[in-house]
Amino acid sequence: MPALSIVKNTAPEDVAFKRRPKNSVKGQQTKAAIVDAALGLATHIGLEGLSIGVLAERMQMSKSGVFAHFGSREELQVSVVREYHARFEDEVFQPAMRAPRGLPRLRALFNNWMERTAIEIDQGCIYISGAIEFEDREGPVREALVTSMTLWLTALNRAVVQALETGDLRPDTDASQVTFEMHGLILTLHYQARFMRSADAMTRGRTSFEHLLARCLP
Amino acid sequence: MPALSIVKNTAPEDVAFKRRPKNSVKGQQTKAAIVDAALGLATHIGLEGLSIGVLAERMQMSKSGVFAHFGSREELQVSVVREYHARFEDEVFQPAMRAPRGLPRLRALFNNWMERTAIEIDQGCIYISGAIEFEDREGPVREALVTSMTLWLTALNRAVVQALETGDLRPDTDASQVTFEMHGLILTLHYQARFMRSADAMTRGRTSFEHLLARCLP
DNA sequence: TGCAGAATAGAACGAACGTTCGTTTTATTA
DNA sequence: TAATAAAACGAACGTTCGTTCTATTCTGCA
Repeated sequence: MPALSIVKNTAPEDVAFKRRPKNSVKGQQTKAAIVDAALGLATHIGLEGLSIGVLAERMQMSKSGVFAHFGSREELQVSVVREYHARFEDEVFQPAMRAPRGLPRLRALFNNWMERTAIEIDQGCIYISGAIEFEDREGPVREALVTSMTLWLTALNRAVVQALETGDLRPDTDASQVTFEMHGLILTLHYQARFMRSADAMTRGRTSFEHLLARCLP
Repeated sequence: MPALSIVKNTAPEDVAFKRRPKNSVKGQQTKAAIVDAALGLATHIGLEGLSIGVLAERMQMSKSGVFAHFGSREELQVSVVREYHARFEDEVFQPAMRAPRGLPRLRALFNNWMERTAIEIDQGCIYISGAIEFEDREGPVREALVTSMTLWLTALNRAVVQALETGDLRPDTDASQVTFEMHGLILTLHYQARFMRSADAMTRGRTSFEHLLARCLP
């Protein structure tokens, strides 16, 4: 059981009695393909920019055909967030778990995160755009986003604590503060590179991390 | 001439021959009131969320009455960005210019920025939401946002360089890196406080700044 | 092979959007 | 006060949106 995983998809029948697919083999395949396309769209234009009409066009399906798989636009958005979470876990979190606890694993997490971010400079990132879109809008989409982000930051913080326990970092290190600053560095990198189109943002991000580590080394 | 100021409003007559107000006294007052209301809306729901219908309702005016002052929604959005820029300059930049060059002025800039951010934790910030909304959407709104942000970061960087020249910071300090990290700290603070609703984000932000300074002190 | 049930299509809905236009009200100035 | 220009209105346009409903096509099992 991976440390990042969130609650499984809720059964569709508890969402009142709307017309919904019954999860046949083909149905699940189609739904997965739709979510994949939706994620591709949402990274570029945001979860709120995601429209069923455009999605249907891209899927070469009818609007109602796409719609039926989710029952509401909101549920489509939640599915997209969960899909993104799963991929983030596979790409960033899991591979780093193979590195030994302590500084090596922390560095692995950071490096994987940076690689992911480098891609998202071109594509966009729904953890960032979604956070802005759902800052003060309540509901299941916001909940899914907050849950995912909390799990990731908790996992990251655990790695910092372990690096502190193994003695790789000074014992008086404030682990939460380190996690906070790592997060900040990625956010700024994204802002500077994707919005301001600054060329040296990646380098500045790596420099920030080295300064942060230098402060905490024994 | 304040260091942050951007180009004045372009004359309305150069925007083709649409029906537009001719800037009478009353016209200017109304337009200012509309922009004020629009800024209030946009901070909460973003520049893209801003709708002329809702704005007209709040102004107790007709849609077309509001519309006529701008000629397009895009020009309304640009006006909002410029208004926000002017207020940011008045609240954050200008007051800090009264502090002596070097570390005092840098600290003043940071403190004023933190105060502004504390307010925006409740209200939202169009420099942040706007950056996400116009990441890869070209046009005058994006240009206005990038211009404002560049001016602010340049002004901030100048203060860092001065602190270095006065000897308040170590001569080998990388000024751009310090500016980058100050920006990052504010972004994270905003993310953690406004989206994740974390209570100690303000404290973490101040701690980050102190660590950053400690690294650069002689 | 036929039939039930699931998957998809297609048309239609009401609401909201930015924008246009002709008209009317209000403000400015001669 | 009369003449003129600007501001504001109200209705309508063409789109797009999410959603609903009914009808059709497909698929897997008996």
